[in-house]
Amino acid sequence: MTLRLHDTATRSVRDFVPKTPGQVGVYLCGLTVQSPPHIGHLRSAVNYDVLRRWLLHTGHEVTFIRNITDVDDKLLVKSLEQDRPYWAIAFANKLVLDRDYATLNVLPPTYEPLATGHIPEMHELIGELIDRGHAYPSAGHTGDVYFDVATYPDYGALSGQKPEDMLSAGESPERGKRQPADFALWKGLKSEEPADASWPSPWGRGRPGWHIECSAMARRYLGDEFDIHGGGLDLTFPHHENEIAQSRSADLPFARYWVHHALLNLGEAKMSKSLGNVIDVDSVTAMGIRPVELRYYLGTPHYRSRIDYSDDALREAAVTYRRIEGFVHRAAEVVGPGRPMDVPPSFAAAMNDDLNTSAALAVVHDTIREGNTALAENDETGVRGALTAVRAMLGVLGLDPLDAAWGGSDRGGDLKPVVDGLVSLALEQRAQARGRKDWAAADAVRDQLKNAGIQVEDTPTGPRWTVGEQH
RNA sequence: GGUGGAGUGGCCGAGAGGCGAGGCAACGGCCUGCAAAGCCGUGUACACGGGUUCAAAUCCCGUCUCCACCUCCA
Repeated sequence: MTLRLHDTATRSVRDFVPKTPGQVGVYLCGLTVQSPPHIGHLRSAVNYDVLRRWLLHTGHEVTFIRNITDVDDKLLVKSLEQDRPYWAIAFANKLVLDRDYATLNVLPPTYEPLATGHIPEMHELIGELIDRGHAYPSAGHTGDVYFDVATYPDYGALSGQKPEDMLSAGESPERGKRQPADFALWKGLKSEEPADASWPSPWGRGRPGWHIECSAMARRYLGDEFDIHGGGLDLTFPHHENEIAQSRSADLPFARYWVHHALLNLGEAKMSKSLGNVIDVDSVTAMGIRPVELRYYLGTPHYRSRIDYSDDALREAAVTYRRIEGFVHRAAEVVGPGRPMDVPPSFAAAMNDDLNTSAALAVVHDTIREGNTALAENDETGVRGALTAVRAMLGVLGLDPLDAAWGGSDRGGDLKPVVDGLVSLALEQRAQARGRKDWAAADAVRDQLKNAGIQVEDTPTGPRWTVGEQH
């Protein structure tokens, strides 16, 4: 049973065969850090984190490269608006992004290259393209270098576009392009732009075009040919199309599979910095949703399905996750955390089927039902089996409640030993009251604890308590 | 105008020719002193109109609505 993945280049689900057996190179287009991230960006991170964890679980070694674009037009505009260096804005946004990745338990990439750290690699690639006749310095004296789309016959193959059918690209001055579809590899410094956003080059001072960085950095860290290139659906054209054109024209085979995830919409339009319809991690947390619950919400639908964001759907996802979490905690209290190893075959089949996380979750719920039954019957073997299976599956999804990554987010976790001592005093009184069938006194204890934020429930192995409104 | 995709029960959300994924909510039952948690059960869902087929949510034709990309975008 092998992984099958949807490949945008062929518009079909294909068997995934890595270039080198057991080793997978992944290049994911990260963010342009022109603004703080919103939960749509985090969906992207979560989707590819699940892919990565599944590859790891199935015994692959994964080199995972996720870039940061830290210089671009919008950053320069903001720099002028705010009278603040573009790099300070970029770095501040990157810090928030780093925090959010960690908050959502996204594994750190093997490496996270910055565009501005790879100017020489870009120059090298641009030079090769000029030498091969695929790129040309602008006809004016702008310092721009363009890719000559006409020299790449397959242009449009990835996105299914025909250059002649596309709407003409805007009204911006062409600055010496041979044809409108040609795109900038290098942008000459303009007088109105901040001077600190430029680097020397064989074609004069300037800065990189958007697309060249990914071709150059993927080559540097993953080699001339690598396995998977990922990103949002909205990057298919022009970004990924242009990457292919550049790399192939330099005689690099480039990516073997193109994996694109669908976007997260808010109010009938994709969540976007430009539109301003943005929800970030902090606003979700302010709703009382924990990060792990947000991750569940973002990671449960299939990665190629659009998510129409709503507060209610997010809250419902949180409730569902609490059911999962409740089982894991109750089971672990009885049999210990166990050692998650194998995953049920039906779960594996779902994941291998183009990462069908929804179907995989159904297996998690089925297993939890069995585990809950075992718990009710004091069947420790059954509980242990269900728990380790559930934790293994949740681990693949990055959602294991016992993962240390979520440590601080468990309600009341830090004070648990202290509270446990206090609560057990009260529970002792309740037990005595129940012993003499003084239900009013027993319930009074329970109600007082509830008012203090502590839920008490009776189980076959005695009362247990939790902080918060669930479990 | 071109290209790709979507419309599934009160809600979320998989599936893609034939046994009702799963979850939330609701209702009934079991368990419980009562709860909570859990378990069992209850739904004639597939945008609309035609067609193909023994059988269609799934295939074909048409219609409507929506989204994305073609400009920066996860």
